[in-house]
Amino acid sequence: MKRERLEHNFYIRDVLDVAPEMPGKSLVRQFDNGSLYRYTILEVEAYRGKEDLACHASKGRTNRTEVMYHAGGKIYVYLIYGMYWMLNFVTGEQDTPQAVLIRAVEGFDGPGKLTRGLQIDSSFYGEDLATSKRIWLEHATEKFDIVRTKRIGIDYAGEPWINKPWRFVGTRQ
DNA sequence: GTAAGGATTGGC
DNA sequence: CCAATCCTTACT
Repeated sequence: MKRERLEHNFYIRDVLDVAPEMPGKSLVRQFDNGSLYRYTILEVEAYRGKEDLACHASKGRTNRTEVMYHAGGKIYVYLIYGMYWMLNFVTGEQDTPQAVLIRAVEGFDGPGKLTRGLQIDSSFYGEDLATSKRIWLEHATEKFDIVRTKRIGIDYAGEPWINKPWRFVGTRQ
């Protein structure tokens, strides 16, 4: 079994090309105590550009959204409801603010539970997935089928954004 | 400076 | 159904 880290070229593509390829890939986390775990990604959502009213970049380029304007391959984390950190991977070329929200991995079903379980917080903001020593992605070793649905929890964005089928759920083939 | 609200979760 | 909890954003 080949374990190969995903490089920048994987992320520097349109988020709608990257996101459907995420389920099945391994999210690798090396903890401070040296232990290393691999988690298969099961569910993600795509947030695409300043026109997408569900994407935080639609509010403009701010301190919080800054990293989404960078070239793909970095981590975007933010706090929601005062208690949950959301884990996102920036995609696309520089100045195309996009990100993939990781909603579930095997063992942790839900974006808040996932970051709690993997001990991911604000210190991961801007981390480079191609060079980090504590978090990265590796190529998939199994084939997954993808089901597309609407994104969760973004009713405020209105039409047409609430109906975009930009949630990608993977199931083993 | 102040206020409103959220890419969620779990408990009633 | 609804509170928890605090950071980001938009202003009376």
